[in-house]
Amino acid sequence: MSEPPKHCVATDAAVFSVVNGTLKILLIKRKYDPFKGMFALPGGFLEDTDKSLNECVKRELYEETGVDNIFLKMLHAYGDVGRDPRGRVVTVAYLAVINSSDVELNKTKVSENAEWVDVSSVKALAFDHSTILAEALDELRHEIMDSTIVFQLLKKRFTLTEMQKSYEVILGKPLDKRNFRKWIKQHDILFATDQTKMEGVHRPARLYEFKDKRYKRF
Amino acid sequence: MSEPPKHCVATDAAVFSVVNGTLKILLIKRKYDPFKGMFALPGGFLEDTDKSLNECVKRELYEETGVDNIFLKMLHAYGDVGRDPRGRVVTVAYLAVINSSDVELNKTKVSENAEWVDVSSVKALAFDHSTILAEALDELRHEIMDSTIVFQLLKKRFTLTEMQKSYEVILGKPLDKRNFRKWIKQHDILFATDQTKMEGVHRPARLYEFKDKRYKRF
DNA sequence: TAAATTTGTTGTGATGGCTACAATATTACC
DNA sequence: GGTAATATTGTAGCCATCACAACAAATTTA
Repeated sequence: MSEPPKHCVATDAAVFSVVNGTLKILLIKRKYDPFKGMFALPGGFLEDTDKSLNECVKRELYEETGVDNIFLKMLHAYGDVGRDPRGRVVTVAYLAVINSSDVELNKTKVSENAEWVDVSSVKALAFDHSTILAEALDELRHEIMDSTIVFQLLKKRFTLTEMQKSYEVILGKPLDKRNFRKWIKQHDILFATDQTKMEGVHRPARLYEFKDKRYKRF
Repeated sequence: MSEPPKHCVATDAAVFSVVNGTLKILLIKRKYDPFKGMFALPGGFLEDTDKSLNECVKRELYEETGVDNIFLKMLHAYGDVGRDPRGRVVTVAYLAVINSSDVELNKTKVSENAEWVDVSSVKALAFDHSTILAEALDELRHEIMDSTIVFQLLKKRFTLTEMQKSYEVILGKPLDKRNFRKWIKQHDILFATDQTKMEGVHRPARLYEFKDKRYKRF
């Protein structure tokens, strides 16, 4: 029995947000080769000091973008030969959503020009990150219908219209107001505060909060 | 920028089958330390000759158990420090089901005493394989309701009663005959052959086949 | 102060899937 | 022809989904 071969292991994060009614993905512009100057998902190599893969992806995300303290859901591992020109790298992809106004990008020293990029205008990405992004978006569209992950996208208090808009942007299609409200209320994950929000020259909207701010599958 | 650290990468397979009306998991008895003599999921290290993680898990499964040519679905990656006493190992877990009568165990030279073990009687496993098994079983119970993965469990031709029994064993609960038949026919994945099967002193059952023998999500 | 404007909020009827439940059909055996 | 044993099939109630429209509440304006 010979020594087992060793490989580079990495994590990558597909972090989505909704900004001004459009779906954005958090990307970094690479400062070094390979793929220098191209956009890529934030991520990086597993270090010996990372006690888990989850810790690795959180650390890399923070270092490269300044985004911190979010729930990341593991998606899939990618390990084909040739996906990194430097040599074999097995990467584990994660999914998250976040309220972009909660974070300040590029506040760390080694951050690499993180940007929110319109998902619809994303061109070729470094490595196989286009594939990862496509699969992450697909998974996000399932997750949002099937878990409480959307709560990370919203502020602490929000109106049902704001919530519905997030769903519409992520799903890429309009939803019926009445059916959406019936559906979300059925899951019993929200409670109505006694406050309202004025957003123009019309009836104010009630503000809601999540009962439980933890990720939960329906 | 220093050289990225390298780690051992492995794959492990949770392969289930139904034998004599009980749910079995394919385990190997470890020949070497660590955990010598304990049961573990079949699997092993990613080699440079493996062109993908999928190729790795198939190779390891064949080498260690003789099971070949099955569909394996990736589940999750495990990379916590300390999950392997020899050093850090990141492992990618896979799920499969198989008709145990289709395979002959331990036909390869390096196979390690592979056995079908009752899931309900599995005690402590090596490494964190108990966790992986539990999560794989949970996923299997979702998969079977949501994909055509069950076809790998059945012979080429089977009766609806046989199929229902497989579902009952995996889900661990009885199902209603009429509802099961309505449900499975609704998915339009089976066709009735003109043959029947006598299994005793009573009306014979019609034999069915899958229309398409590929894995497909509903 | 009343009408217009704009968005928030809510109900109903049709449809389809899921669940619970029982009678009839078909074969071998006697 | 009667018995035993499993195969096969339908119906009614409930719940989720979907399409669809009227009323409520706030400001602006005439």
